[in-house]
Amino acid sequence: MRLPAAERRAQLMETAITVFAEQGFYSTSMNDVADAAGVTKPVLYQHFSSKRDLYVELLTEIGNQLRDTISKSTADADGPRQQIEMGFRAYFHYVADHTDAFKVLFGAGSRRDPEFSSLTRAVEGSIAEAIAELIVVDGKPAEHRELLAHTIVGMTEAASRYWLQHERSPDCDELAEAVAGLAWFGMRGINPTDG
Amino acid sequence: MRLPAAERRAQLMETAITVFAEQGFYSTSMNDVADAAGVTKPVLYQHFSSKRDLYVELLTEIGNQLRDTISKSTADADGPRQQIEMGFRAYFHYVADHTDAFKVLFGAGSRRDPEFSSLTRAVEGSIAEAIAELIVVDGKPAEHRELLAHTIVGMTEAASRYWLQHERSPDCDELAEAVAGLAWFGMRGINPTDG
DNA sequence: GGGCTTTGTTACCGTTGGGTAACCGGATCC
DNA sequence: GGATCCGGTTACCCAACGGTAACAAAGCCC
Repeated sequence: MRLPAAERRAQLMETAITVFAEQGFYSTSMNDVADAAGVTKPVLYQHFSSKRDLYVELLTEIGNQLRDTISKSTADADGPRQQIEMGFRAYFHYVADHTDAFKVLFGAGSRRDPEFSSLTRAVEGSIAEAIAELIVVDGKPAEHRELLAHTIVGMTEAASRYWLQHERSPDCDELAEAVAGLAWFGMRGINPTDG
Repeated sequence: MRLPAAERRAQLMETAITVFAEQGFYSTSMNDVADAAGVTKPVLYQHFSSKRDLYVELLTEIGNQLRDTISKSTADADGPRQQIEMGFRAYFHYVADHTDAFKVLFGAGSRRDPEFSSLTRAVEGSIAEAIAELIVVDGKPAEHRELLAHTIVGMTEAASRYWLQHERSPDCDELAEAVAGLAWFGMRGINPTDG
C-alpha cells in the first residue's frame, strides 16, 4: 500500500497513461487517475502540481521514448530504403507495445491545446526531419520536402489508428512493410530520377 | 436582432462551427457559442436539445458536405489517375474554403468520443472506399487494400493540418498535386504490375 | 519507546458549466 | 385594442471537478 516517493510517482504516471488513453484529457478527472492508482487525490498533487503538469510530463516522456526508439533502430541502417523500412518497423512496434502511450501522445486531447500540441508536434517534427532527408526533389520547390515528410508522418499515425481498431491485423511487420512501401514509392514516384 | 427560427438556427450552427473550431468541444461552453451568436443560452436550447446534440448535428452536416463535394468532383473523371487528382483537389479546396468546418470534423474533440468519432469515421470510410477501388493488389492479401486506403485518407488530413499551419503555402492546387502524387505512386509502387 | 519525517486520508472550498423555470415584449390577427 | 404566439431574457439550480488545509498513521533513527 505505502510506497516510496519515486516508485509511487512512476506508478502514477503509468496509471495515468492508461486512464488518459482510454478517456482522453478532458474526460479524465484527477480522481479517476487517483482511483485507478488505488490512492486519493492529494497524493497525486504531491507528485504533480496540476493536471496539466501531469499531462505535460506524460507527453514529454512518451515523446522521448518514441523518438529514441526510432532513431536507435535506424542508426545502423544501410541506405535510405532500409532506413525507411526499419524506422517504420520501430514505429509500429512501439504502437503495438505501448498502445496506451501512443494514444496519449497522438490522441485527441493532445492536439487541441497549444501547450500540449507543441510537444506532439516537436516529436512529429523530429521524425519528419529524418524522413525529409530521404526525399529528393528536383524541379520542385524545396519546401515540398517538409510538407511531404510531415504528410508521411501523419499517414503513419493514421495507419496505426486504423490498425488498432481492426484487431491489429495484419501483424506488425507486415503492416510496417505495406506502409513503408506506400511511403517509399510515393516519395520516389514524385521524382522518378531518384536512383 | 430578432430572427425567424430557421434563420436563427442556421446562424447558430455557423457560429458554433467557428467557435468549436477555435477552442474544441470541451473548452467551448454553450455560453461561448451563445455569446458569439449575440444571443443568450436558452435560445441555443430552443434549437438544440443538448451540447452533444448540437455537435452531432454539426458533424453530420459537415460530413455530408465534404462527401458530396468530393463525390461530385470525381464523378466525371477520366480514369483512376484523374479520379485521384480531382478528388484530392476537391478535398483540399474544401479545407481551404471551409477551414473551420474541416477543423471541427477532423479536429481533436471529434475523435475521442465514441458517438462523435463514429461520424467522422463514417466520412473517412466512405472516402476510403472510393480510394480502395483504385488500388490493385495482387500477391498481397486483399485486406491490405482497405488498410492502405484509410492510410491515404489519414495522410490527406495530416497534409491539410500541416498546410493550414504553414501559411497555406504552396497554393491549394499545387498542394493537391503533390499529395495526390504521393498517394498515386505509393499505391502504384506497391504493385508495379498495375498498368 | 519517544520524536521526526514521510506517506496517506478525510473533508472541504470555489468555480465552472450544462441545463431549466419563469418571465418579458413586440408583432399579428381578429 | 386586447388575446395570442413567438423569439428572447434574467436568474437560478445542481453536479462535477481542480485544488487545498488539516489531520492521521506508519516507519525510522536514536
